[in-house]
Amino acid sequence: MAKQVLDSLDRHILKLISQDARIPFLEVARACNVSGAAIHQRVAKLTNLGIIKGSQFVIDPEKIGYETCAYMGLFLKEPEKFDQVVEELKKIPEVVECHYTTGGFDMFIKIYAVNNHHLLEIIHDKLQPLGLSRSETIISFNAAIDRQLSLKDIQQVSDEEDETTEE
Amino acid sequence: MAKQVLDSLDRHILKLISQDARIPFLEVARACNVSGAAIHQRVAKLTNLGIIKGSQFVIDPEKIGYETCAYMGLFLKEPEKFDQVVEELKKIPEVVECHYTTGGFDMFIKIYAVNNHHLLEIIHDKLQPLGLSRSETIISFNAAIDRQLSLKDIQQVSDEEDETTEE
DNA sequence: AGTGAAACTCCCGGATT
DNA sequence: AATCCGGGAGTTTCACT
Repeated sequence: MAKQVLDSLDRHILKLISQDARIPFLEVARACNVSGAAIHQRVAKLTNLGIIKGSQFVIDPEKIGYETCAYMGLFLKEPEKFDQVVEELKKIPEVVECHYTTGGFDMFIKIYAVNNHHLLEIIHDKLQPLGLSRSETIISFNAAIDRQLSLKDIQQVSDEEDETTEE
Repeated sequence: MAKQVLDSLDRHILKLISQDARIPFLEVARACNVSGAAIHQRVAKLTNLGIIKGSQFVIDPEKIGYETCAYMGLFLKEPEKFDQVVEELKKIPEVVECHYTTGGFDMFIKIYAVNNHHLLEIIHDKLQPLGLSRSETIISFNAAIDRQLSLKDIQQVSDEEDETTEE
């Protein structure tokens, strides 16, 4: 079980590419004082380890007509069917998050909808049929912050340049 | 104001690049039956319109040692200082979302922390000093879904051109 | 693991329709 | 707006360290 797989080069690379997926690897290489091939190898390694889950252009939901963002706590009639419900939720494109949480809810989800009316439609037509007994909805008027976990302060774990001895 | 800024080519492009930011634009071009330069122009347009907010490699927080994810509803002693508090929250790298919502909370945030102990530390050392009167915390044991809003699938970018007459 | 060079592919500007 | 084009730049593989 690898615990500390990231060395400072990994972190530097992640920092750069997590902010701009289109940055040329050669530019990353120059910033890190290594060769382009090294970056290529590291990114491949990080991807294989699952640390990098992929890359994406980030789209502003509001700008493409999704003006309502909501969080919902759901209560299931049959809580033991959690996994099945998750599978159904995956098929609903408007559902972007689903968590198993503390706090009493059976599940906690995040949804984007065109407007409040559309949100109601989703709840009524797509969520209710999954077997909800009750739900609580929190609507976001405004996302003042919405970003990825930043790697700024992540080097705390090990200052020493460590060999990553796994396997 | 522009209502329908996106034509089917835009949607097709967004669909592809929102799933893989590293895909060569030429490959997108081939998939859309247009030239590479056309993709280049469209992406520039979508970026200028703010529809594309940027690009990023997606990092799995858990894999880099952030094993606790939590949502918190915050109540401020001085709710009118919302904007100031937001500015302070932006400085805390572990805070990845902040919303102004219905539901009684003054604000609703999402946080990543290394573990529960680290979360408590953040709450006590960084959040409390912002002037919290009370808070409610929901901890996620498991993110069963975590993705971007996906665009509806596009029908063939065909001969039919729908005019996007704006400006 | 990282390097450097080679072969391949892509990016992106300008001119054109 | 989209197309073609071309020089400059980036990507990726591989033998070597």
